[in-house]
Amino acid sequence: MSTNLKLLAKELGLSISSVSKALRDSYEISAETKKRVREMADKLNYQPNPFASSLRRKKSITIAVVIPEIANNFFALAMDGIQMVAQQKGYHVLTYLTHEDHKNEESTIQQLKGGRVDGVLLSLCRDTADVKHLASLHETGIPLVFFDRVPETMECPTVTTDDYESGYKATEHLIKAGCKKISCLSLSNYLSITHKRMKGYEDALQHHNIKLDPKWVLQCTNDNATNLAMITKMLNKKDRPDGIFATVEKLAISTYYVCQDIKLKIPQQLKVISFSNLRTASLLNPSLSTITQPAFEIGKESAALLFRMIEKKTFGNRIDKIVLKSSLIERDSSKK
Amino acid sequence: MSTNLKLLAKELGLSISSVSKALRDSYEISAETKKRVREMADKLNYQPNPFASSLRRKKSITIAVVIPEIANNFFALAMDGIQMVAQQKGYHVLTYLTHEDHKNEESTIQQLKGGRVDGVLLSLCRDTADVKHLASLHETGIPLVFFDRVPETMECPTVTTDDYESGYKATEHLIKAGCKKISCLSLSNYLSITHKRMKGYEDALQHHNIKLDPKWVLQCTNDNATNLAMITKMLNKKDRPDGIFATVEKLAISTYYVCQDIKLKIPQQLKVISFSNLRTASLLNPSLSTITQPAFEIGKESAALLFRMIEKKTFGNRIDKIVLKSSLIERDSSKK
DNA sequence: TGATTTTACGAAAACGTTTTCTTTTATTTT
DNA sequence: AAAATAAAAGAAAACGTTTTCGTAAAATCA
Repeated sequence: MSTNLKLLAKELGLSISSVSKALRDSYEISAETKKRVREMADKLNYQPNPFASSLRRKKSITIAVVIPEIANNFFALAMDGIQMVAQQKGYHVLTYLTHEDHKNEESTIQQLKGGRVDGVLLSLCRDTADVKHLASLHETGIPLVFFDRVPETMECPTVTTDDYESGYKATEHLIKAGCKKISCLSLSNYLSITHKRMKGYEDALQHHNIKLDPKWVLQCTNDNATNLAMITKMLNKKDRPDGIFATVEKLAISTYYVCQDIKLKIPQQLKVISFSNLRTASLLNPSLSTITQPAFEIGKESAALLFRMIEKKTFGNRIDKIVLKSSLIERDSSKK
Repeated sequence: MSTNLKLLAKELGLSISSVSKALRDSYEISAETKKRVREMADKLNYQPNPFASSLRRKKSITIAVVIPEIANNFFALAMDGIQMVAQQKGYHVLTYLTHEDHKNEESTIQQLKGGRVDGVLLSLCRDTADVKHLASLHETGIPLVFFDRVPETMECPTVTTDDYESGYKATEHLIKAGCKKISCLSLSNYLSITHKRMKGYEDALQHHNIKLDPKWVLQCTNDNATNLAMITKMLNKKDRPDGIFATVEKLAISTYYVCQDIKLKIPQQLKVISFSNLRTASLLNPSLSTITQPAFEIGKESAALLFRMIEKKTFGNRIDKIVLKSSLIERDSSKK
């Protein structure tokens, strides 16, 4: 079949071990032999078998990225950052999409316990309530770093953003723009990012003496049509909010669609601000005020942290919690 | 370390081979033994070592996806489709980003020759001029399917869209909206998609007796700032186009930014239509007329084709060329 | 010169599966 | 009951590396 060490050794009149050592630039092999070996390897287009190598060395040179979805600006950017670091380190990247279903998350994690990868980067799905599967992966000793959507009940390395502060600032921004009845659109009641963003929302309201009305906290689903219906229902009422804080991008987009549909004017009748990594935020009608997370950097930092854990396991008693800052960008959708 | 067949066999008082067969549900093993084995495997949380398995079976249960970028609506959607099929087939997916640099493409392909994957899905980078590396991968016998950005000079299975027709229709659409001086923004002069889309543009002009003016065919680069400058320069001239056909999404976005910057009104002063998978196309100011490729389906079809090739190598003498249809969606940016 | 170290290479075991080929035991047939 | 067959399990080789250990020959030392 394809050329392997055995064939190479035969061609060169050397032993398999010597050829292997020569290719790995071992000090045990003379310079001229190394040269001969390398030339023959090139000539025969030798590529080492990664499985044999991984089996023997107990190293896969591969990491896994487990995320809810990829057709999502935030995750695509984070992925970009991860890939950059991985490529630089010479690692391969396996991607798994959970599509917000914890069943997929669990089975993926189960698979990864087999040792297919040297480390795992993960962002939880919206319906992950318990983290037994993750704790169990952690126990196998495979380095695991969470980013953005991290578990609340587990001691683990994480890379996140200042979600509480961002939620607070976003809400305060709406208040200062004159909103009195501010709705919060949330993705999940399991995720810590939602909890934190909403806590910021609640605290901002309280500090500005606005009573939180539970009817304006919308628990959205994973189904777009349902979300549109929920938002439409809320905005069609006489007593409707005058501001919306969307904790994730897609809910802001849904809001825009609803407003287009029911002819509600942003920002005159409804002000909107949202977490978002839309590159077209400033081209929307009206341009969308956003809290923008440094998604690419989150990816980079997460991967860098993971590699630190992979490379020096000894320092593993320390648990890193990296927090990056998001930025609030005021645009027309929240104009006074 | 982790539990393997040896340990399992010892615990069960069986041989390694019997345990292996039991887990693979071989007819050589009795039903009750199988049950015992499975229970013990569960109890000890056994996960087969994928490298040992791949080494022995010469199967990686893994495919590679090589794409220019992931922070791109088209590729993210295609990836989603690919992942869906792969997951369904029980395959793992390795992702490689070339960032539009053929050096990366080449080194990635070189790596993949080692047999790390059972098949490759690839979309060329904009500067891939020659395809030696791809032909060479093809020769190793690893199934290879191209999607969207496919090579022109190589016989190979492809999944594409009706790029010529789309280019023609987009241009004709602008003509019918009253445009006389239509510019075409192109990404690369190596890619067949660009050639086809531009050929459609050229033919549409010709059929409507509009002479093609080369100064309105803009060869854009991979650098955003440069593109902005080029577009700005063109649109700032006295003699500027009254319509723009962008062959890729990002160039339409750049156009919007330029128009916002130099206060050129779309569609009154400039009509725009673009290839795009933006979910916010209809929320832009003004809403963007698009040719939308079925990106998710392209991913699905490509993966399905690849798996057909992986599964029955014998039928490999036939070369599939799948062509899907894009749809032209008229919105305000090209209104009369 | 003889003893010691260094240099360069080879032999062989190991990594954890899968699979072919035997072998043992149980069952059926004559 | 002996012979033939079927069922169930085990032994061992193979997949292609890496790495430890061993050993010639060459170089250095006393």
